Amino acid sequence: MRDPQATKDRILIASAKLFNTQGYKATSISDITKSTGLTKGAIYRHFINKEDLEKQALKSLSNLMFTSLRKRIKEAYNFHDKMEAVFGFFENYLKSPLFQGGCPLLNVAIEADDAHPVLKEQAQEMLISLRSSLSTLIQNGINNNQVNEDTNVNFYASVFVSTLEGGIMMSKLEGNGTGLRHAITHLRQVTQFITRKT
Amino acid sequence: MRDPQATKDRILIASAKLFNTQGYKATSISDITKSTGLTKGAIYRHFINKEDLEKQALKSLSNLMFTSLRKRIKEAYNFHDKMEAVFGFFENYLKSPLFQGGCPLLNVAIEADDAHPVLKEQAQEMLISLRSSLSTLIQNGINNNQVNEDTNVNFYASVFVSTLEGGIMMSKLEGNGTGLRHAITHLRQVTQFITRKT
DNA sequence: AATTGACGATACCAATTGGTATCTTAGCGT
DNA sequence: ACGCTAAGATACCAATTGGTATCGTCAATT
Repeated sequence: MRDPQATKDRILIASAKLFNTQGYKATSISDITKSTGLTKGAIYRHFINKEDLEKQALKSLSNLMFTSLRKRIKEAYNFHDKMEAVFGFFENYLKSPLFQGGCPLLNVAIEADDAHPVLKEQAQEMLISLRSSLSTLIQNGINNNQVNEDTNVNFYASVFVSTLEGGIMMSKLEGNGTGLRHAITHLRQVTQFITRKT
Repeated sequence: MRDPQATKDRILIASAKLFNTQGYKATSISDITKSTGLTKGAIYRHFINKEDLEKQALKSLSNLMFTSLRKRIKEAYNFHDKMEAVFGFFENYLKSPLFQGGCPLLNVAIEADDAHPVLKEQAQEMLISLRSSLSTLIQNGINNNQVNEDTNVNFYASVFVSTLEGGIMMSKLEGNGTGLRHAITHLRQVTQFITRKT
């Protein structure tokens, strides 16, 4: 009946959800005990302190995010469809109960401002991952003659990320998909713009 | 020697700064007493509770933000220059000590997720203000034959906001201006795109 | 000059925070 | 069947939280 790995996962999943919705600092250990039904003893057996738990919970959110994103991208077979996969991933953000609380990257980026250097570093890595995914996507598009060869890869990767994240912020705040939908519609036009005409 | 309004302002300025950098929930009353040199008694004389202080501090940040933005816009005399005024305002965000901690709208939008309905409502108002400013700016551009008349005003206003806010997130996280600069460079192209050719 | 009322300091409060020490108990190897 | 180890529950801790009650003091009005 006892399964330490399962309880650790349970703690991670529950706390990740709480951190992503309420915030890291704003979520207390007792919030997590209430959510999991476990006690403090169980939590502090698996994690050395709250920061350690925050770190690992964010890591699991990051894994969840990027495995899902990469899977979607991998399943598409040309630049256009891969971009649509990215857009679909972000659109799904709003309704997906997997990511209650919105984008883990955006959330932690804002909260980890100055006070929390550990989380900030992880957030930076996440941003690099996301932007790199888009960079390679565009670069592959160039290599396969689907994207104009004079396209500034890193520039557009950066633009895609900022527009998407900003769109998520707007949609989360307003409680509707409009902001993000407009952002994606615009990025579709940008995608079209850098697409090589045949 | 005693000036109640001055001390209230002092509390507001100090706490606004702390809220915008550390977060609202993460900033304690004692943080504010340390920062102002005042005591709890002084604070609770001017504000009925912490939420009231948060509310008023955010309001003052909002006022600061929009008076500054509107002033910049007002000082320019055509669509192109007014857009440049907006870009300049956001670029200034990073270095300006006036807004340590980044964009107050972005910060409060992320933090006020679910828990804090009062701040969330204020954040929504701020978002509406910002987007409206851009909408009227574009609409005036149309009216003055400087912007294509078939331009979707609200759509582009939304795109401008999300791209700028996302760019701020990136730049704050990475500690350099690159993300925001790319966002703005892109938005300059978009501005050019919707500009009426003479 | 005395009175008064607001201003701000001091001292306190219960509740909650992250964290630890200790205890019980489940389950594996022998 | 019996220990042994580690998983998790219980009970505690000092420090900090938001908030209040009280106290002194400054300054304007009378």
